[in-house]
Amino acid sequence: MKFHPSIVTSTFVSPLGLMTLAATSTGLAGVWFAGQRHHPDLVSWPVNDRHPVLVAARQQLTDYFAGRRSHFDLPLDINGGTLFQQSVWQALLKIPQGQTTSYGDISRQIGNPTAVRAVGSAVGRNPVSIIVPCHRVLGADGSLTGYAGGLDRKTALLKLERSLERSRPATRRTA
Amino acid sequence: MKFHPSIVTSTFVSPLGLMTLAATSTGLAGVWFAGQRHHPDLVSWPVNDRHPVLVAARQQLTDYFAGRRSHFDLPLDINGGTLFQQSVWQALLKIPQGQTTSYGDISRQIGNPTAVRAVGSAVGRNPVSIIVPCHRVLGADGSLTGYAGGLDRKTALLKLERSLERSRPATRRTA
DNA sequence: GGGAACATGTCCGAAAACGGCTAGTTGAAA
DNA sequence: TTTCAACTAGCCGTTTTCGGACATGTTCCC
Repeated sequence: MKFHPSIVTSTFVSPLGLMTLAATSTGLAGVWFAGQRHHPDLVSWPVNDRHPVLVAARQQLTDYFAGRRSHFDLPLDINGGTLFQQSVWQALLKIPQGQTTSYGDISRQIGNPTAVRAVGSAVGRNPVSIIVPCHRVLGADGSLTGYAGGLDRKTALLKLERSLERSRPATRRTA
Repeated sequence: MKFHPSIVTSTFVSPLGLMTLAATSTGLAGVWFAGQRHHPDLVSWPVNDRHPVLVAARQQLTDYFAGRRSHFDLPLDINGGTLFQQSVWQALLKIPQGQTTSYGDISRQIGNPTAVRAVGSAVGRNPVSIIVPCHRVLGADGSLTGYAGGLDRKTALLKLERSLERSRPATRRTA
């Protein structure tokens, strides 16, 4: 991700380890786990723990990990990425909480059914972990296949979301 | 068995348990016991209890189980199956009521004398139970060996056919 | 710029496994 | 001897499994 003039960051201790959040004046621009692959040079960016978007994001993530929240309500500002990547990330946002999909499904959804591996790459570069739910993408046979933050975290997130789904009032749940 | 556009089904309660019948516009396409191995996805096929072939089949099967009928008179439309399987099923139709044969006999009859085990597989996939009399095939030593609907049913059918044979006017009985 | 590496999925051919078997052999018991 | 059960090695069409090849967009490293 390129340097953006107005970007600021803030860190956050989650049950799955340290996380770094980034925001521009427009909205949330990034969420990374410590040690995550493909993440930018965080150190050179200015810190602002009181940026309103970052404050809100920290709060919502805290609630999410505590099982008190299943949906996020935050302005997003996803700068970088090619057109292809943007379309993939948009598709990720449409995966409902508690459900999963496959790389092939996404490639078909974005109208590029053979670009399955490319989808894999693009999913892996998603800059906004958790909130853009790249962890809900599995292999066609349901296997975990990979996660930039490590498979352990992917497993933990899916487990958390399943339990969120169960504890939710059962209104028109699919299947 | 592949999906056939005009296929319809109907169920039937026999003394040996629930059965499902299937027919195309051409003729009877399938007869399966509940829980039988190798049977297709019956649930997805449309039901038509008044299809003339199915009505006739139900009636003739009822008479058969009641000991009032030893031969069937129904148009058959056996779609699926490889060339080999078709030849085996045709051979089954030639086994006379009240008699039995062996897998080896059939393999010789279809001109493939060493394909004995393959005959066994093919017999097991016969889609039209009872009417294509796969239950009349025993091991070379007279043992039961197997039946897709369960050995109990095979035994029962053979017993029924022996009694049919006995009660019939004794005209030129073999042996 | 060229080439390799990726959080995959589909297709196709080859190979192995799997049966509703059978004829032959072996070894123990009547 | 005879008989019988238990075991063996072939038999062969079908089904399942497995491995390789290929397609695709982007980044990274010469």
